[in-house]
Amino acid sequence: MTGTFTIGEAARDSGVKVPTIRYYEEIGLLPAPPRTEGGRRAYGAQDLRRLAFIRHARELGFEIDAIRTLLQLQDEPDQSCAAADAIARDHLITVERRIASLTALREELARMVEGCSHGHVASCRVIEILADHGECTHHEGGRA
Amino acid sequence: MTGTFTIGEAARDSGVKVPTIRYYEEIGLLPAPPRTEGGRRAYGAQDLRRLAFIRHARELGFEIDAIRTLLQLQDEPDQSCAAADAIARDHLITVERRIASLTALREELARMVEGCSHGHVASCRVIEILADHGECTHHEGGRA
DNA sequence: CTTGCTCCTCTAGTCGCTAGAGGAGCTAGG
DNA sequence: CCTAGCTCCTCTAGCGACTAGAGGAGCAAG
Repeated sequence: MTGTFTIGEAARDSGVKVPTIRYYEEIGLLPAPPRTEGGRRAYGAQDLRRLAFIRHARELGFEIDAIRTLLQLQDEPDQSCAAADAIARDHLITVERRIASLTALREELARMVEGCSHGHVASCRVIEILADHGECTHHEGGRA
Repeated sequence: MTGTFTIGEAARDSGVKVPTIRYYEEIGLLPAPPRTEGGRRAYGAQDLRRLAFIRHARELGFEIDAIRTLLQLQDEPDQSCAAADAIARDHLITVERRIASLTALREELARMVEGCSHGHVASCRVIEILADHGECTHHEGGRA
């Protein structure tokens, strides 16, 4: 049995790119694995699982710091999962706010491109709305 | 008549922060204004309008490069507005994709927090779904 | 004339990577 | 045994769009 994997294998398995794996090690998100005689990283099955966890969480838009906490929680199964729950809830709220903000934006952009008569810039609705905030229904949106 | 404004006044008027205005000058988005004897930037009404345009476009999520193009277009009112239209349309598509992706994400997160029984980490749905991609309905989403 | 605000420039940091240089190991074929 | 070509190593620098802070100078009011 080999039992170990190169960084390339880990990358293929997890879908996380090789430099990104090294980066995760650097910032302490993934433990530094043992090395072969030649100095190459030798990952175990546990590491692959951790990487998959990280990748999945990143796909769902969790920030590195949140993932750090979630990983710590995962390592202590007897703890209350209130913290994990809170992180997920928090993120859900963030996502919902972002959707709301983007939806308002979509309306604004749709109004812009619909109003554009495809003539000259002087009478272009797109430019007009951008130039004059008063023309627009979008006010005080959060970050898109 | 003064006719000119300090960077602080420009910031208050436009809602763009002082260092950000200087940054816009540095990257060539806003022309470098004349200076007073004491070396301070003296903006004119035209600059304030340009800043407002930039701010509004940023709020709508346009990238700096797109704004650069839009500003050039604004400066030549006789040109066809096809380019401005294309930029806005492009951005609308981006926003729509982002909304779709975030909506899928919201479902996933909602499932996570609803499934969580608020017990121990060992049986936490949040951690579980993160650990096992197979458990999840989210596949191949674009960047959130 | 001093206090305190704003302004100036400059450098470095943020986040989450990504790209590239320059070199070493490892494996297969000739 | 040698070489070709792959992967791996470390290191530094770059991305976008700012943000933060140091250290200093101008400027207006009391």
